[in-house]
Amino acid sequence: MARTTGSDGEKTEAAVREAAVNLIARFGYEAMSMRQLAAEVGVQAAALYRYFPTKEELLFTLMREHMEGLATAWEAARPADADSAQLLSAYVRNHIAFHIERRHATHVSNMELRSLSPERLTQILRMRTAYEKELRAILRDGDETGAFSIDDTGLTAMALIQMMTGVIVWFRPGERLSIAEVTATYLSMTMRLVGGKIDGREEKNVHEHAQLRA
Amino acid sequence: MARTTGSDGEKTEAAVREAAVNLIARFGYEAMSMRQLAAEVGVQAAALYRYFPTKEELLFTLMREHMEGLATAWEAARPADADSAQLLSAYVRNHIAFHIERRHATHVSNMELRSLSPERLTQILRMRTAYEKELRAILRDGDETGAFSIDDTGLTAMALIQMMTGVIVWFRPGERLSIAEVTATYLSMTMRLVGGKIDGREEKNVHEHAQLRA
DNA sequence: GAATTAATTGAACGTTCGTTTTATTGTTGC
DNA sequence: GCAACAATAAAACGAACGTTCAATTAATTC
Repeated sequence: MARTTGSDGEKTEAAVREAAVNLIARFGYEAMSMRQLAAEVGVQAAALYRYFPTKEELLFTLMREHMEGLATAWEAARPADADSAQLLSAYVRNHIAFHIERRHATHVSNMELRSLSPERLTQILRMRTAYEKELRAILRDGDETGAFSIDDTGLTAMALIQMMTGVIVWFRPGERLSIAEVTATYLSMTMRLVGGKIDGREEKNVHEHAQLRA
Repeated sequence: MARTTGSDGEKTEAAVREAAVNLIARFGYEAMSMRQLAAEVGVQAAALYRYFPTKEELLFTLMREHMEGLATAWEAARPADADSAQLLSAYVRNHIAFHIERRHATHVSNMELRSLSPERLTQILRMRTAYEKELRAILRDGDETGAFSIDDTGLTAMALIQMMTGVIVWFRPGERLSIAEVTATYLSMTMRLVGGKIDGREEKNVHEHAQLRA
């Protein structure tokens, strides 16, 4: 047999991407076989090669588009005229929302970096670094203007990223906490971490302020 | 050929463990082949099966001993008579020291859980949960006695664990910061996160206090 | 120094892997 | 309705995988 009735390239490619993200997130890139992926899509393994030349290229595509999506989401979410606290707030909100929404893709992008060739690894890491650089800039600005009080902006940025991204490890939709509640608590913790102050009010008010906006 | 001069079972097994931790941390469990591991040790692949019946058993052994080591280290580091701040301080110090010292083993224990059979996965997760439970208890006690001021102890515990364990992602010995400096900053950030207070002094002093002890 | 045990080699087993090739069929444009 | 094209199936490729087995030699025991 050959072409099946109703087959459509675009639909198949989309199905491959989605199945690949789920399988890689669950079993890992090396553990997922092309035959397993094909079976999940409902197709023969050879058909996958019409859309992705190699297995690694498939992985790279998934990661690159995930990182591009993250950058795009932040560009859209970043407020134009905002003080440091508002910027940081927007960054945290966007980061948590994006990562909860794409738990599996995030897992893939974080855990399978070692399966990329050096050049592709560099490319992904460059995108990640650029994204993290935005956070460092926000923290540095806020520290210099007195909105924050930070010991080490580099370390604080890394700690914040790890803390926020860590949400996907334990968060499951529909359990004890809603996304809004989780976001509110993480905003509160973020403001504590950076020693945030607003208009001279003390820290506790910052938390309440952050929670109201979440 | 057969047995080689100077061969010693104990030494070979130790060499296998060490090589396995490094290879799995670098390439991943699935990507590491038994032949690759054997070559690293300087032995034929068949020789590995004298010490570990299967590849998965080898992985499980590495993980279990890592978790046992973590529990043992905390038992030894936990102060007998201490208030909440001191307990938390000891927990953070021990956690960071242990994980920096065993970066590769930590990477393996965190990233390769999905390669374990369900029963073995359960066993490792039980050990991890027990360890994290200690932190939650410290946070809850401190919150109830007023030493800390925490919104959600469960979330704060997870955030702290993610933040601290994340050190191994970027920390490299001999770079910008020493272990002591990193620990001091993380202690400071920890006390901020839990809203730590000592004798009614305000938060900033807690940080300085923590840094002096690091 | 012979017998026993410990440690390892080298070859082989069956399976699965990513990928390629070729043929075949559905779909589309004229 | 016929050519051109798109999308797939089916089979096969060599390589690599985890693992087993028999043979062999070093170390130990008595």
